[in-house]
Amino acid sequence: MSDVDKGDIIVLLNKIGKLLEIKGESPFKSRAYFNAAALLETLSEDMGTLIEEDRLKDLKGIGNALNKKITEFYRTGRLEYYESLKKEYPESLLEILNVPGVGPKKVGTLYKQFGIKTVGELEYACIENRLTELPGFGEKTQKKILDGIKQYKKYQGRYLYSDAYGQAEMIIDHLNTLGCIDKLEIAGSLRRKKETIGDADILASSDKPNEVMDAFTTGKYVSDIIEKGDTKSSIYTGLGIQVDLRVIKPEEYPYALQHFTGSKEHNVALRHRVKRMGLKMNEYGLFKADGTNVPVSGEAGLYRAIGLEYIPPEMREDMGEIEAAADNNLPKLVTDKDIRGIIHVHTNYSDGKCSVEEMAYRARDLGYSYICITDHSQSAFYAGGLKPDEVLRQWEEIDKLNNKDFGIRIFKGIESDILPDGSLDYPEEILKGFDIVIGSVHSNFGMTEKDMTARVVKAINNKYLTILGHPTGRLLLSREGYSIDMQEVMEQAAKNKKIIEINASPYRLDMDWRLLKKGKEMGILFSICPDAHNLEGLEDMKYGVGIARKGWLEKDNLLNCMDADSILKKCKRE
DNA sequence: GCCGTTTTCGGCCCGACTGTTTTCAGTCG
Repeated sequence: MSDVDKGDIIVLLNKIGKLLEIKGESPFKSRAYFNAAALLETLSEDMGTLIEEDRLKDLKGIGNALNKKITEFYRTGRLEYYESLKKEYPESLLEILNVPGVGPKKVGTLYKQFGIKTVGELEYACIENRLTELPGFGEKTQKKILDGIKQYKKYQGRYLYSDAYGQAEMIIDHLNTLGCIDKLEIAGSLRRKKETIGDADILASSDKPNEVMDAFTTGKYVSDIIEKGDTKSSIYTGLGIQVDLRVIKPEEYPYALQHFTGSKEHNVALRHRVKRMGLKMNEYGLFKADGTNVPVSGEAGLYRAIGLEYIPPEMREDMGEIEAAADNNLPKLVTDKDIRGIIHVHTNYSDGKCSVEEMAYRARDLGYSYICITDHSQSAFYAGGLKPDEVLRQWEEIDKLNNKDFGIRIFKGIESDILPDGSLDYPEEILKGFDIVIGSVHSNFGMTEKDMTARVVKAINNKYLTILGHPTGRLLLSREGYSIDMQEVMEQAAKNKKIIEINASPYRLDMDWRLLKKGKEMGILFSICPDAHNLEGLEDMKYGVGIARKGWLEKDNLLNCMDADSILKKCKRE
C-alpha cells in the first residue's frame, strides 16, 4: 500500500494534462486528463474503495487507459508513464505556465529551441534579448513575458477576496459617474465569492463602449494598461490586481453576466446540457438551431429557459448544482440577514484592540442580538491569554453589562488552545463556567497528520468543547494548514454533536467551503465566526456568509442563525 | 484519451485580443 490519496491523483492528472499540452499532443487527449481530475474532485466516495472494487472505470470520463494509470499510481505511489513523460518534458516547465501571457505552446517552443526549463532561465533569456530570434516571437512578446514574470514573482498572481473586492468596488464607483452605462456589475470569481482571486471581472452594458473603455483605462487606480479593445480591456491596479472590464450591448446583458460569472467548469457543463437540448449558448445569447435567439428576462430567466432553477453565483462550481437545479432541489442559501449573533470576538483582555463594552455596542449597532466574547486562553502567552483570575474578572464585567440591559446579550466564552496532547487549557471548574468554548490549535503545527488528527479528535470528545475553531489553521496565500484528516474530524464532530467554525476572517476562511456540503450531509452544525480583534473585524461576517453559501448551507445548518436562548440550550453540557 | 437518441470512428464548448502575420496561432477566460 502506498499513501496516495485523491488529492495526489488529481494533482498528477493535471500535471500530465499540462505536460501533454506542452508536448503538443492532441488537445482532446490532455483535456481527458483535466476532465478526469475535475471529476475526481467532485467525488465524495473513498478512492481506495473505488479502486479495490474496480468501479473506477464506471465513472463517465475514465476509460481503460486512465483506469489503469490511476490504479498503478494509487497502488505503487508511482506512474511509469509520468516518469517517462517527465524525462522528455521536465516538471519544472509547469511553473512557467503560471507566468501571465505564457501558455503551453510557448513553453514547448522555448524548451525545444532554447532548453528553457525554469522561470529564471526564461527571465534571463528575455533580458539577453534572445526571444526575438524565434519565429512567432517579437519585441512585444518578449516585453510582455518579462512583465508577466515581474507580476508573477511579486504576487504569485493571487489575491485575497477582500482585497480584490475593494479594488473592484473602487472602479465601479468611478464608472458609475459616467452617464452612458446601463448596467454595471462585478462578475467572475469575485461574484462567486471565491476565497482567493486571480483577477477581477467587471461587466457593463452600454451603447457607447468607447467612452466606457476610455474612462476605465484612465482612472486613478490604473498602474498599467494590459490591453484595450471595444468589448474587453484589462488593467493592473495600484495593488497589482488585474481587472478585466467587458462592455456589451444592453440586450446581451443576462447572457453575458451568466457567461462571465463562470465558473468555467459550470459553464462547460451548462453548455453540454444546452447542446443536448439542441440549442447553442454563448455570451451573446441562447440560440436555436436556426440561429434565432431565445429571449430571456434576466439571468434567472436564462436559467429558466434551459429548464433550471436559478443557481446563485456562489454555487456555480460544477459541484452538483446543475443536477440539483434540474430537480428543483437547490438549497435555500443562508443570507446575511439570517445571522442573529456573533461568536468568536477578542477584546483588550487578550490581543484585541477594544473593550468588551465597545465590541458589544458595535455588534448591537450592526443589528445583532448577542455576542460571545472569546479571548485567548492562558497558554497563548504570545496573545496575552487569560489566567484564571482574569477570566473571573471578565465574567464579572460581562455580568455587570448584561444587568444594564443595553440591547444585546453578552455570552461568556473562550478560545481555548487545544494543547499538543489534545486537552483544553483550563481546569474543569473554569471550563464549566463558559457558555461557549471554542477549541483551536495555535501551536505545534508540525505534527504528523495522524498525531494532529488524534489531538483534535481528543478535544472534540471533551465535553466542554462547543466549537472547533479554524479547523486547519491555514492563512490564505501565506501558510498551508496543518495536516489533518478532515474526514475523521467531521465524523467525530457529527458523532459528538460538536459545532465546526467557519472562520470569517478574509485571511482564513477556514473551514474550506469544498467540505461544507459533505459536512451538512453528515448533519454537522456550523458557526460563522468573525474572529474579530477590533470593531472593523465584526464586519468580516459577510465573508463567512459567502463561504457558507458556497458550501450550500442553509440557516438551519448554522448555530448563529438561532436566537440567544436556543443557542444556550444547544450549547448546554449534560 | 473518452464516448455513443449523430457515431465503435470521428467528433470533443465558445469567442476576444494581441502580436506577428499577410490569414492565423497563442493565450485567456
